[in-house]
Amino acid sequence: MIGAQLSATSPAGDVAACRPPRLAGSRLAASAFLSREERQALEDAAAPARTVAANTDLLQEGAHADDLFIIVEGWACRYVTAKDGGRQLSALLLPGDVGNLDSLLFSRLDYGVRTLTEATVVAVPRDWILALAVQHPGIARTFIWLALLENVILTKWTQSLGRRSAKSRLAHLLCELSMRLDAETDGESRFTLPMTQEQIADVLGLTAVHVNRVLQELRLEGMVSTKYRRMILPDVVRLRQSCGSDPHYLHMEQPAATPRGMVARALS
Amino acid sequence: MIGAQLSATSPAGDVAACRPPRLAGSRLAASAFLSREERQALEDAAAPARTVAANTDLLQEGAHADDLFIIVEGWACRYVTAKDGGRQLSALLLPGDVGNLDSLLFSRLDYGVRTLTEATVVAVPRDWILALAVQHPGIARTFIWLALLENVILTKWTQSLGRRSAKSRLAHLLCELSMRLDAETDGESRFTLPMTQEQIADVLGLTAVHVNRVLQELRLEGMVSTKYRRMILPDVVRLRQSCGSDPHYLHMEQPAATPRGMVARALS
DNA sequence: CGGTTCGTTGAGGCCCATCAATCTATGTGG
DNA sequence: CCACATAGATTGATGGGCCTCAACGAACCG
Repeated sequence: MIGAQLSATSPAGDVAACRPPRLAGSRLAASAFLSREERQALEDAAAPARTVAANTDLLQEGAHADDLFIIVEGWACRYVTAKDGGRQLSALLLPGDVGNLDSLLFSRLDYGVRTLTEATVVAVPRDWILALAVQHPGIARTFIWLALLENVILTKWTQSLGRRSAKSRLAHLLCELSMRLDAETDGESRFTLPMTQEQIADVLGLTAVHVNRVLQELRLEGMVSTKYRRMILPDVVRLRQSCGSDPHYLHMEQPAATPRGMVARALS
Repeated sequence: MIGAQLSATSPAGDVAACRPPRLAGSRLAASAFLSREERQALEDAAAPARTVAANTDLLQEGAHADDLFIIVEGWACRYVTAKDGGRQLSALLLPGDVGNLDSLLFSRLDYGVRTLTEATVVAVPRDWILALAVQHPGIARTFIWLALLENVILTKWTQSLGRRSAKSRLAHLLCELSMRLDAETDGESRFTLPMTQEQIADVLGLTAVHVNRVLQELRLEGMVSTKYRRMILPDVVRLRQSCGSDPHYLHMEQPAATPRGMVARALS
């Protein structure tokens, strides 16, 4: 949204107006740590958007990646396949998310990145980003922020996988998605969940059969209603209470940038 | 170790020689991204080391922290307690690790940090680090690196918690610790594991009773032998094979710093 | 209309939790 | 030195949550 504001206020003859902002809406571009100049530098580094079919690997497991991929539209996931064929997702990537942040510093990926729906994706060369980060503190800090955010979500997932019942895990996932998608109005939440029950099972460490049964329980309790892939959570507050989900979940409010004066103080 | 080299090669009358390096051996100080100057700047920011008893909270769940805590000696953990009393650890902190990296940008912690053994700890003011990161790209990059490393470990844990059997989870944990502690010689690994079976259970998402039974199975199979808290893994290679653990696990090899020339190229 | 993917339902069984008791090691005070 | 208390490891019996295997229904599609 910040990206959108920028282009809206840019002068009519601006060069940026000639090509639509590629990172608009991405968490990267929305970072409060970026100056206008830094945001534009990132924008310039981005390659043209590309459209990818559903269920397509953007990056295979163990691949070597020279670009960071940003999901601009559609859903994707990070996954790992065990030797016995068991699969576990380690991230759900929503519009705005970076698919392979690790590639910034590690050459070999230890997961794969795959689309769940048709998606449009933007690639940004990792070396370019690294070079920009040297020049621009705000860009460096933005990537620290992104990495820490992923940390928060992964920590929540370990809680679910380690200590929660199947029903509670599913409820938690729905609450998380409701928050991340900003899908709530008047205590009700509506959003499209473009995943099969098998894929949901691979997030929750369950089988598709059991996800199905647990989902029915939630429906019977009136916590969830589904029509095709459309999810409705009639009472999100109650759902959150039932599974002990923290509404302040994901540190959605971004901390303010460090005031400039602080630098002088710390270095004195 | 790099820190140790530094003080060894510093001139006899150096100021640094007057106070022993506080961050020596920490992953922070060992970062290959730091120039000598940057490493010293971090060193200067560190408070004197403090000794803390076992089973003591460094930070309570949900606390507000203004410092980053670095575990210099001893073991600690990150944990979350559910309302029903169930506890799940989300990190094991070994000497050199940062306890609360999130505090760099998020004011409210969503976990607690607690010692497992007696430990010595160094605090570094977060605002100081943030200010240094603005001036020193190597410091900024080091923190990106630290955050991404935590990500890698958390991703591995989600695999274990979601898709592995109890025995495999335990084997994986032992392999991870063997690597992180660099405890292997001639295919055999020996290290002290200063945790109760209850604490191990809280890492693996199991009960202490079941950890006990599974540990006995591993003993019967000759994969593990224990004497008090001392672990011996007679054949780490076989243990790794039995549970499908990747020896290149933790990106122990740190990527080289970006060559300076790259900046000019990217910005041209 | 046949094929495919996905959702749903049922029967049976195993892994791990739960509850509880015993045993050992360690420490503490009289 | 022993009685006692406590923390942790160990063992057994029982039950439940979730898996496994299998079949069927529903929606979509060429």
